[in-house]
Amino acid sequence: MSAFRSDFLRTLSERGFIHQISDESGLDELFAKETVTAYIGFDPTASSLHAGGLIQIMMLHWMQQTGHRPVALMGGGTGMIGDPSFKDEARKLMTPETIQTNIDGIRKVFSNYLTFGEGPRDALMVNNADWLLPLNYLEFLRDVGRHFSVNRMLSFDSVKLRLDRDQSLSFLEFNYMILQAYDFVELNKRYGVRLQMGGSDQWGNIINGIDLGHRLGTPQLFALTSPLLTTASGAKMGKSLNGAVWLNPDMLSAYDFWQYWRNTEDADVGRFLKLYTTLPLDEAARLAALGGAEINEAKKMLATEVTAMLHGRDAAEQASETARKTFEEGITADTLPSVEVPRSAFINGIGILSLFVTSGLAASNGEARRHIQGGAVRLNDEPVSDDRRLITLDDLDQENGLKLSLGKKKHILVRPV
RNA sequence: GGAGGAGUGCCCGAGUGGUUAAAGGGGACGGACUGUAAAUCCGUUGGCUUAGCCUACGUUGGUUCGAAUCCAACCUCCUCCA
Repeated sequence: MSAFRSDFLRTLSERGFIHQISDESGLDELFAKETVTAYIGFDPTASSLHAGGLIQIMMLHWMQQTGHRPVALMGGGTGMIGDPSFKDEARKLMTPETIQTNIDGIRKVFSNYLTFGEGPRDALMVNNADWLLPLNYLEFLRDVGRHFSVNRMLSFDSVKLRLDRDQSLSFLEFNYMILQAYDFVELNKRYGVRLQMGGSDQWGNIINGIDLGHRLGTPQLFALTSPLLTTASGAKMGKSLNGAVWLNPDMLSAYDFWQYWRNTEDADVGRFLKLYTTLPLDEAARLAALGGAEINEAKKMLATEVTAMLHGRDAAEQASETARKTFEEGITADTLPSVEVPRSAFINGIGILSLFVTSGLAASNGEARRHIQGGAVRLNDEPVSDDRRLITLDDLDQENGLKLSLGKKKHILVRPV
C-alpha cells in the first residue's frame, strides 16, 4: 500500500476503507491540492439504510473531516430501474410513491454524520430524479447512449452472474449503468464532483461514468471503492438477532443496535473499530489486541461508539447500561425494549403464546410453542414449559411489568397500560 | 412468429398418481460448551381453537376415489430457429 500525501486518502487507507482506486497518485494529488467534491449514491430500496451502508456514510464523514465536500446522492431516478449489479435475478419494480417514501426515510440519518449547508465544505444531498426524470429519450440516446458499447457492457462481472444463471437481464435494468454513468457526469457539471465512491460492487458502474466523462469532456474523474464487508466467518454485514440492522431509530432501537455491535466476532473487532468508529488508530489497535474475555471490553467500546454516532451519546450510554444490568447483573432493566399491553387483558389472563406474538418475539403461535418446547422461553427469568400458561395480574411486577425472554439474548418488557 | 425446455417451502434442490407439509443441503432460530465471540455437537424450521382441521409445489380450470406428479389454457423465464 502506497503512502498517501492527502489526509483523506491516508485516513481511508489506514482505516481499511480502500479496495480499489482508479488512479491512486492522481487522486492523492487532487486531494492534497484542493477541496474535492465527491459523491456516493444510495438506492432507495428500503425506508432505512442498514449497517451495510454505514461504511459508505463513514467515508463521506471522513471526507468532510479532512476538509472536503461530500455529496449524498439519493437514487430517486435510478430507483425507478434498480441496480442489476451482481444480482442473480431482477428486482421487483418500485412505485414512484414507494421510492419517495424510502428517500424520505433514508435521508434523516445523514445529518448525524455530516454537516449540511451552503458553505464550500458543507455536505450536499441531491436526488438524481431531478435530472433523470425530465430526460428526453431520443436526445439521451444520441448524446449519451452512443458512447456505450453493448459488447463491452456485456463483459462486466456485474452482469455475469445473471447471464451465467440464464436469468433474464431486461433492457430496463441494462440501462441502469448508463444512467449511473450519466449521474457522475451530471454531478461534475453541477457541483464539480470529481470522485465517485461506493462498495466494490459499484466499480463497473463507476468506471463507466469515468469513461463517459472522457468522451463528454469533463475533467478527469476518479473511482474509489470500499471492500465488500463480511464478518470474519463470512456472513454479510447487517443481520441482527431481530432481522436487519436498520439505522432508523423507529425500525431498530438504539439498544438493539448496540447489541448488534456488542456481538461482533472477536476477529472483527479491530477492523470494525477502524471502520465504524472515529477512535484514534492506536486506541483501536490497543482494544483489538485484548485477548480472551478481555476483548469484551473492546466490543462494548465498539458498540457504544458506533451507537453514539448514530443515536447520540446519551442513547448509547443508556443502551450500554441496560445491557450491563441485563447481562452482567442479571437484573431487569426498565430501559429494555418494551411493548404495551392493555391492563384489561391480564384480568382474565392472556395466553403465553399470544403474548409472545404481540411482543414480536415470535411470528406465530406455533413458533412460540416450539420455542417453549425447546426450552428457550422465560417469564420474569423463570423457565416456562407449559404452552397453555396464562399470564394474569399476579405475574405482573408492580415496577417493571413483565420480562419476557427468548433465549439468552432477547428480552422484552411487557408493560400493562 | 416456430420448435424445444423450465417454474417446488427463506434460498438452492430432490420428487413423475396415494404412507408427501414434500428427501437433502444452505441459511435462520433455539439448546449444550464459552466470554452476550468463533468453531463444534444437538434440536427446530407452513398456519390454527393441534390425537383434528386448514393452506401450500407459477396461475386458472379439468381428469381421478385420490394430483406437486396426468390433461388444457394462460403467465413468466431459458435455448435454438425466423
